[in-house]
Amino acid sequence: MGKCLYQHNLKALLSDQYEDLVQQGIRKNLIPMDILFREGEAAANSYLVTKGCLKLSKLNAQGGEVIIRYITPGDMAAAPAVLRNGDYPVTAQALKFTEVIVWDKEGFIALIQKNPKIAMDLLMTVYDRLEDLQTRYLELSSEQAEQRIAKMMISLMKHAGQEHSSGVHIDIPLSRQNIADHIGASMYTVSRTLSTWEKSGWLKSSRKQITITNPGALKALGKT
Amino acid sequence: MGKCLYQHNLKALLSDQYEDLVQQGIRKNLIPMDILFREGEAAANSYLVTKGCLKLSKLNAQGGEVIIRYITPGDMAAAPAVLRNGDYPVTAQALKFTEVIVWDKEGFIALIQKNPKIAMDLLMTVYDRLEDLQTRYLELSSEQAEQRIAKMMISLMKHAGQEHSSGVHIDIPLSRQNIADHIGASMYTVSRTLSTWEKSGWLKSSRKQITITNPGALKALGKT
DNA sequence: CGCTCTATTGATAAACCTCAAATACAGTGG
DNA sequence: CCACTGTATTTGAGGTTTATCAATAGAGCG
Repeated sequence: MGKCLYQHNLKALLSDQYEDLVQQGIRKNLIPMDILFREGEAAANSYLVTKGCLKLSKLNAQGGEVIIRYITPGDMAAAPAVLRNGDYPVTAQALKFTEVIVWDKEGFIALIQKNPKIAMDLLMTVYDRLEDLQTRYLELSSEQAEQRIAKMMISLMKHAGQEHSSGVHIDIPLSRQNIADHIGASMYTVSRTLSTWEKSGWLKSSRKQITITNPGALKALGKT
Repeated sequence: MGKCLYQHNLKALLSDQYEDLVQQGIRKNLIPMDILFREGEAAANSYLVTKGCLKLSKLNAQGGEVIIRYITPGDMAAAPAVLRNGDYPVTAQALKFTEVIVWDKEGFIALIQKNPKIAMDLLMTVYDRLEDLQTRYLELSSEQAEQRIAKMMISLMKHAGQEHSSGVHIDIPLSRQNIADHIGASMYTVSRTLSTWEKSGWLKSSRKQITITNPGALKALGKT
């Protein structure tokens, strides 16, 4: 499918030249809850996540968090903001032990000049995110909370799912509040929904842990 | 402000080389309601709007329209989808008499190879849209309908406002349904809200026509 | 074991959608 | 110029989803 062509190229490129990149960039380790950069700060560095998970979020006028995206290994963060000399539009926080590669502005521009193809790959990565967000905007405006939660679970299975004999475990520590903040619902609605699903035997969950035992049921819900 | 640097460059570039571009691309005129391309079709052409207005929308599962964005003169449509060899992610429809410049895939790639800077400018344009949509996603998930309508009106004033002695006229023929589909509300809620504002003397509206007479009041509402 | 953070669950309220019906308006053809 | 027709808008009534509030229970940690 053409859809993932360029994104995969970007990931492959970054992966092939891993040694080079590490020499040009700097490895950095984060512990859970560490904040990598904050919304509104001048964008100084570009990041590539190699292990763990980042949460990209904005604050609304009431001080509540809205989670724009979760960043898993192979994804970049902040690159276009750096290229444009702008501010970070979101806050990036580690949800678990996370490793990133850091380039400062000069290093990242040098990297692109050395590999001009990266500019096009980056364009396609940003475009992927735009398309994804367009779809989620549609869902937020026309589907109800249960469907949006189901779709989020399915997406998480793809990006952070670990096959297990008991089901697919979501390898990101997500609270009910984290889920709510991502799909535009309240923590209470999320809690009630997951409780119902658990009673139906579709998933198992404990504090910040989710294992999906009946993916088909959730996919069917998402298509409703 | 750094924020608009690249977008403006793209517009300027396209404008400076207008004659060149017209020779490479083809001028095309649309009448109101004409559909330029449809969601799901293979992306064949890139467009630059030079006059009029396009509505970019997706269909939800119930067949309802969700309007992702309005495209006004100087903005592009479909470029990244063409570069990636993908499908159009949205449907583009003219809301008034509209002129676009068309490049087929080969022509557009040739254009970029002749002016490599365009790739970076395009990246920044796509990034602008991503940031805009991130902000609207936040608003949709945490603000109520009245505030979202107010913010849409303010945004329209900037992009399609015509100063007039009686106020700022929105130079796009928007139905209540069009407004509702953009901000994720029902036509009825939009109608009630505009009626209230009209009674307060903040705007005047007739069928598909809006003139804002008290921008300050709407801006204050948006900041609530 | 107590402290803190997270999750659950019930009761209530608010925002908003849906449905229905009336009204206003633009364009058309006689 | 006017009636006619189809579309757009308005407004009320009622229902639904979901947020909010409050109270409780549970999990992890020192």
